[in-house]
Amino acid sequence: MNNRELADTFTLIADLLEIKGEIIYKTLAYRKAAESLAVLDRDAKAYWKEGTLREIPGVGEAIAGKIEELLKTGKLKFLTKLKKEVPPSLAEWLKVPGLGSKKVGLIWKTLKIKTLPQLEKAARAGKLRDLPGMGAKSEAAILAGIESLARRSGRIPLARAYPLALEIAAALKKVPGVVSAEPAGSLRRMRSDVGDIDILIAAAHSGAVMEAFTSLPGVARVLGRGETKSSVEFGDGVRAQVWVHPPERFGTALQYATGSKDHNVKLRELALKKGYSLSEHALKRTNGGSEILCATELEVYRTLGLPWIPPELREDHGEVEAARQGRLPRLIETKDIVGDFHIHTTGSDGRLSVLEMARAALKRGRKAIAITDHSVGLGIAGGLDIARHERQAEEIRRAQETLGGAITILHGSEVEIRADGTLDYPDEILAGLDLVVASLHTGLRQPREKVTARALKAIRNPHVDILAHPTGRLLPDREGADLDMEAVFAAAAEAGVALEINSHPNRLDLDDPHARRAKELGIPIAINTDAHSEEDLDRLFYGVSIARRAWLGKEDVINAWPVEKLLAWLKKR
DNA sequence: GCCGTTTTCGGCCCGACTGTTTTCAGTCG
Repeated sequence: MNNRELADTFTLIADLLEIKGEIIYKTLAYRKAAESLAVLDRDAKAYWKEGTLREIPGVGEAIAGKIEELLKTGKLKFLTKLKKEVPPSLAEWLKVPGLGSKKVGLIWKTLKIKTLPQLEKAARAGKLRDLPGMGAKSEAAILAGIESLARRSGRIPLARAYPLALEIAAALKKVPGVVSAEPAGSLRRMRSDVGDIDILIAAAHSGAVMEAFTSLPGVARVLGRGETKSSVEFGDGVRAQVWVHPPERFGTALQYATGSKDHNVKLRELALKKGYSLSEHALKRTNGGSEILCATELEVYRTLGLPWIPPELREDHGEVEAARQGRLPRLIETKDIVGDFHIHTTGSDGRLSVLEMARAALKRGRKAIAITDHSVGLGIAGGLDIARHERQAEEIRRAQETLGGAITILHGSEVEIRADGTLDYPDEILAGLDLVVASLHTGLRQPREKVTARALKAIRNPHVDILAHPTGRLLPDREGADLDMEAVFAAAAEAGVALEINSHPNRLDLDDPHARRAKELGIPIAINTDAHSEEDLDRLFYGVSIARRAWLGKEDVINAWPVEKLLAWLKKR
C-alpha cells in the first residue's frame, strides 16, 4: 500500500466519522495525518521499518498503529467496522458543494438513502425541503451542486488556472478605485493543481468590484455575493472568488487568502504567543484589543518577528520554524536559469530547426542548451535512427558557428529506456554525445519491481547524465509509474546522475516532495522545458515554481550553474 | 486523535455568507 492509498484511507475514515457525528477534532486529526501522508517525501513503509512512523506530522500512537496494520495486512479492522455503521458511498456526497457532514447525516438517517443518484432523485422529488433546517432553496442548491460536480473533472491543472487568474486580476485592476488585484490561494503557492481561483482586491469600496466580477465574460453562475467576498462558477465548472479589503489592511488579507490553512494556523498560534490575535483584517493585541493594520505581507511577518516567507513555502512543512531560526533557504528564481538541457527540434517531433531553437533560447537569456531529440525507439515521435542522429551533429555544428560564442549548443539525446531496461542507442553512440537524457515513455504500468529495475539500470549506465520526468505522470489524469523512488534516489546519488523537474505544466515531474527529498540526498536537479516549440521555452517558470516549493536554491540546480561548471561536471562524468 | 518555550490534560484559528432562522447552524476557506 503506497502513501497515496494510505492518505485516501484516512480521508475516508475522516469523512465517515464526520458523517457519523464524531467530535470534529478527531476527524481533523485523521485529515491532518492524511495530508501529511499525501505529501510525504518517502514511502511510509520506510518509516515503519525504521520505527519512526510517529515522526510524521499528525501521526500519533493510534494512527501509527493503523498505518502499521494497513502496511502489514492491506486491511484495517477499524475501517471495516466503520463502513458497516456508515455507508462509504456517503463520502461521495461530501464532494457536492454546499453539502457538509451535518446535512449528509440528516438526509441519510431521515430518508434512508445512501447513493448519489438516490440523493438526486430525492432532491428532484422535493423530498429534501421539508427536513428540519432546510427549505426549497437548499434543495435547489444541492441539485445545482450535483450538476456542478458532474461538470467538473476535479482539481484544475495550474496550466489552466494560472492564465485565467491573471486574466481576472487584470480585468478587475481596471475597475475604478482598485489599488491592487492579486491572485492568492494555492495558485499563488504554485501548487501543480488547484481547487479554485482566489483573487484579492485592495479597494476602499467593494460594490463596483463585485459587479465587475460577477459579470465577467464566461461566468455561468453566481454562487454568492457579499460586501467582502463573492464567488462565481465558469462554464467549465472552474470556480473563482474574490475578496475585497481596504488597502491599509491588504497585507493581513493577502496573507490570509494565500494560506495554506495549516500555515495560517501555525502563524496564528505564534501570534497568540506573542500577544496578538491574527485575522484577515488585522493583528489585534489580546490585552486591550487595539489593532495593528498591515498594508503589506512583510509587515505581518515582521510584527510576528519573522522574515517574509515566500508563498511557495507556506505549507506548514517547517517554514515557520525555519523563519524563526533565520534559516529560510534562498530560493532559486527564473532569472537564475542559464541552461536548458531538454529541447526538441524538427529532428524528431519539434517544430523548429536547431538554429531556430537556439536563437529562441538565446533571446530568453540562455547561455547553454542541449538538443535532445528522441531516439529511434520512440517511433511515434519520429525518433532519430543512428544515421540521422549523426547527421544532426553537422546541423548543430553549423548553428554553433552561426551564433558564435553567445550560446553553447550541446548535442544530446533523449534516449528511450526500453522495456528490458537497456538503452535505445549502443554505448559507443552515447559516449560520443555531450549530454544524455534518459526517459521512460513506455511500459509505465509495469509492476513496481520491473519498472524500478529499468530506471536503475539506466541511471547506472555511465553515459547517462539526466533522468527525465522520472515517473512519467501526466496531470490531471495519468498517474506515474509505480517507481520505488527511494531506490531511484539512492542510485542517482551514487551515480551522480541528475533528476529532472520537467517544466511542462502537465508533467511537473519530479513533484515537489520528491524534489525536496532529492535535495536532501545531495542529488543534482535539472529544470528543463522539454520544449517542442518557441513558446514552450517560456514555461520554465512552472518548473522553477516546483523547485521553489521543494526549497531548492540555485546551487542545487545544474541549469543555474555557470556554463564552465556545467561543462566540467559533464566532462567528469 | 494529536500535541506541548503557557499545558502530559485541555485545548485545538477566525471570520464571511447563506438559508432558515427570531438568535443561529451549516458550510466554506
